[in-house]
Amino acid sequence: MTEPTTRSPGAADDASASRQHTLRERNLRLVARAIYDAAAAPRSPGAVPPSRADVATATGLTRATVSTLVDRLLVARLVTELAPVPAQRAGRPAVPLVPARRTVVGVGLEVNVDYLGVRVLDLAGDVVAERVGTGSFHDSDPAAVLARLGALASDVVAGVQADGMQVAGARLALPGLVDARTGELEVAPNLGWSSLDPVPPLGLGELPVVVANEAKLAALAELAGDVPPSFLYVSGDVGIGGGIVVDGALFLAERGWNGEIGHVVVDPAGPRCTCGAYGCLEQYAGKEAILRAAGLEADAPLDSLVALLRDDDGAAVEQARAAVVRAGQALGSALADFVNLTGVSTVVLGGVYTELEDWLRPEVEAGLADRVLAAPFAPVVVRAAVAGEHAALTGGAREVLREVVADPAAWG
Amino acid sequence: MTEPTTRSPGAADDASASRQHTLRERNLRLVARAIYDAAAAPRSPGAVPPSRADVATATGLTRATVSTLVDRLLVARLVTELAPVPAQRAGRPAVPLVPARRTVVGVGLEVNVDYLGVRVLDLAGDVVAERVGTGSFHDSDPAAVLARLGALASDVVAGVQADGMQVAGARLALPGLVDARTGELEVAPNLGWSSLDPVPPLGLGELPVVVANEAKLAALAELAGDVPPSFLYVSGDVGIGGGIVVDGALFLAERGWNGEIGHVVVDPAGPRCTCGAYGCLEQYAGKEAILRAAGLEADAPLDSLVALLRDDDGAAVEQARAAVVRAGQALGSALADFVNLTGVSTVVLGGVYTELEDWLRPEVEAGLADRVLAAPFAPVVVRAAVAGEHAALTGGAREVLREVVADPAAWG
DNA sequence: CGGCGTTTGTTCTATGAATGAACTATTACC
DNA sequence: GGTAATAGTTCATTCATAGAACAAACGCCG
Repeated sequence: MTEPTTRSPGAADDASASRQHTLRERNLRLVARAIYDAAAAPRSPGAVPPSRADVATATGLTRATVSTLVDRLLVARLVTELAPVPAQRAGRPAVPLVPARRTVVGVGLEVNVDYLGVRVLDLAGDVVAERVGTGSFHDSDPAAVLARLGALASDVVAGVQADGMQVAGARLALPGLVDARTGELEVAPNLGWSSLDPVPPLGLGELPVVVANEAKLAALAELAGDVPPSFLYVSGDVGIGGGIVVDGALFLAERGWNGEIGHVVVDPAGPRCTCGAYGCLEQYAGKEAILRAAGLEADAPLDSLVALLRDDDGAAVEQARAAVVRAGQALGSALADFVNLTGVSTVVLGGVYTELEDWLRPEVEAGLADRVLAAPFAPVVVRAAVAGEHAALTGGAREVLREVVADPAAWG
Repeated sequence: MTEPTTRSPGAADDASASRQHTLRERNLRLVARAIYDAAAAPRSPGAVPPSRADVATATGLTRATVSTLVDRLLVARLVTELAPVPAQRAGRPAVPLVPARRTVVGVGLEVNVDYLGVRVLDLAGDVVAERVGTGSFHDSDPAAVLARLGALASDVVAGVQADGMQVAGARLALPGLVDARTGELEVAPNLGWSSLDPVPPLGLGELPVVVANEAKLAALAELAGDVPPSFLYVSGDVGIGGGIVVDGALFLAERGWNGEIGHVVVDPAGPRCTCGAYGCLEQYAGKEAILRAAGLEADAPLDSLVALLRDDDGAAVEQARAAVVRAGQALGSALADFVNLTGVSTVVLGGVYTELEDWLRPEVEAGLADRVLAAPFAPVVVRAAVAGEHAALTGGAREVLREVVADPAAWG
C-alpha cells in the first residue's frame, strides 16, 4: 500500500538518493502535469490542447526532451494525441496532447448510512461506469455489507476491463475515523462499525484498495470544479465531517484525523451530544437536529424540509426557517473557529448543506465576518459544493488517478 | 525574498525542470541533512558523528559521490571535519563530520510589548551573540522602535562579522498578523501598529530580513528540543497566539493566518472581547484576564501570580487558583477544538502558560480527553515549552539556518 | 615488528539523461 | 513554386552518478 489518499506535507522533499532515473521521473511528472493542468483549466473557446512544443516552453525543458517523455506517456496510455488542427498561421501544425480516455481508470467505492456504490472514472474525468445501491446500514454487519459492495465492484471492474481499460486502484470512502497511514477504520458511529480493516471483506483480490474518510474524499471531488487551491470542506449529514485541502491536496497531519468540526463547541450550556460533551455543533447543525428543530421527523427526507422552506407562509414555515437560521448561526460560529485555526479562507458547504445553501449562507457569512480575525484583510468566501451526489465516489476515483499522473514512471 | 519562514506544503514538489545540477542540489541537501540530523539526534554516550562512509550508507549514495558533496559543504563552511577518532576496530579511522561552528550564522529579531531583542545562532545551535532591551511598546511609534532594534542588530551583526562569520539572514518576530507571503504586517493590536512593512525602518541594508508572527517562530524553537515532528504550539500572553508545526515545518496555508486560538468560542454568553465577539478564549485565558480574575492588577508581573499559587493557604490563594483553573478549563475547551480540527495530537504550552503548567495541565488534559474525538485512539499529549525566554528569537535564527541547510547549493 | 585483513576515502571509466544545434516535416503567405 | 515559420526528430556534447580499482591508515597476530 502506497501513500494513502494524498501526499503528506513532508513527503515531497523525499529523503532518498537522486540518480539519473530520478531526473526522468521528475520531468515525466512535470510533463504529465502540464498536459493535465491544461486540460483541467477553464478552456477559453478558441483554446487548443498543448503540443509538445507548448509543453516545452511551459516546463522549460527542450523540445527534444519533451518528445521522448511524451512518447513514454503515450505508450503508458496516459496521454493521447489528437488530430493536428490546421493552425491559422504558418508552420507545421501542432499535435494536441490530451489526457487519454478509457485507457486507465480509477475506482471510487463508498459505504454510507443509506447507500453504497461504485463509480469508475477515466483520466479525462469522465464517468465510465457506476452502480449505486440503497439500503439501511445503521448498525449493520460490516462483513455482509462490504461483501455486497465488493460484489458490485468486481462486477463493474470486470466490465471495464473487458473493454480494455486498466484499473489503477480504488478508494473506499467510509463515514468514520480512518487512519490515514494504515487504512484501518477505528470507528464509524453511524454504521456501528469499529476496529476493522475493511479491505479483505471486499474480496477484490489484486486490486489495491485504500480506505479514507468520506468527507475528505468528497472534498477532493471539488477540485474538479473551479475552486481555489486551498479550502475547507464541510459535509453536513447526521454527523458533520470536514476536510482540509491545501494547495490541491488533502492536509493529513499525523493520522489524518482532522476536520472534526461536528464536535466544536458552540455553547457549553447547550444540549448533550452523543460524544458526551455539551453544545457540540452537531446538536445544532446536524441533519437530524435541524429536522427535529424544524418540526419534522429526524429521518424525514431532506426534500420535505426544503419544500417547507420554499413555501410562502405559515407557522410550520416559520419554524423550519428558524431552525435553519439557528443551524446557520451555529455553523458560522464553528466555521469561524475552523478558519481562525487553519487560516484557510474559503469554505465549501457539502452534504445536506449544499441544498440548504440559500438559507444557511447569510447566517454563516455573518458569523464568519464577526469572528474571523483576518476577515478584514482576507474576506472568507462561502460557497456550495458542486460535485453532485455521492461526491466521495468521484473524489476517490479522482484521487487514484491523481496518484498515477503524479508518478507516471511508476505506472508506465 | 524567498519562501518566507517555511516551505509551503506544495513547494517541495517543485514545478521546474530537472537538470543535472538538480541532482547535485538534491543530493547535497540529502547529505547535509544526514549530517545535521545525526548531530541533532539525542546522542547516546558512545555515539560519534557520521563519517563520509556512514553518510553514504544512510543516504544510499556511493562513497565517491558523498565525498565530492561533502567537499562542497566543507568549502561552503557548512560542515567541519573533526579529528579522526581511533576506532576500536580494524580499518582506517573515520573522519567525523559535524555542523560547522562560528562560520555561518542566523539572526533572530523581535519586537514585543515589553521588550525587543537580537539573538545570533550558529549552525551548531549555539548562541553566538545576544542583546535584549526592555521598554513599553504599547501604542508605540513603529519607525522609532524598529530603528532602535535595527541599531542594536547592526551592532551585533558587525561584531560577529568582525569575528569572520557570515550572516545568512534574519527573521523579525512580531506579535501580530503577518502575511507569510509578502512579509507585511497587517495589524499588531498590542503594539498599536498596522499596515506597514517593518523591514525598511530597521535600516539593515543588504541583510535579508523576513517578517513572521512571534508565536510561529517560537513554535519552531521547540524543534531544538525533543518534540514530535508535529505539534500545536500555544503562546499565552496578553493575546494568545498559536503555531501549527507539521513534520518539522510550520503549516502556513494561504497567508499563514492560522492558529488564532485566542478568539475561539468558549462560551457565547461570555464577556465581550476586544475583537467584538463574545466569550473568546482570550477573555478567560489571556494573561490580563487571568491576573484580574486572580485579584491582581492586569499589568502585574507573572511571578506575583506564581508566588500566590505556590502559597499554602488563604483566600487570595484560593482566588488565584480558581482563576487558573478556569483558564485551564477554557484552554482545554479551545484546544480540543484545535486538535479536532487539525488532527495534531501534541500540544506545547508556551508563553506564560509554561510557568503555569503545573496548575493548568490537569484542567487542559481533562478538557481534551472529554472533547477530542480521536482521543481514545491517539491520546493528546500536553507538555510545557522548553525553548526558554524569548523563544521567537531562537526560532527565527534557527529558521534562517534551516533554510541554508535545506538548500546548501544556493548558499555555497 | 612486519605482513594481512579491514575500513575509509579517492581516482577513474562507464552510463544515462538532458542540452543545443542541425535537420526534416508541414503549413501559410506572397 | 519559393520563402518564412513552426513542430518534431536526430545526434554529438555535457555532467552527475555508479561501480570498480586503488591508496591510506588502522588492528591483529604470528
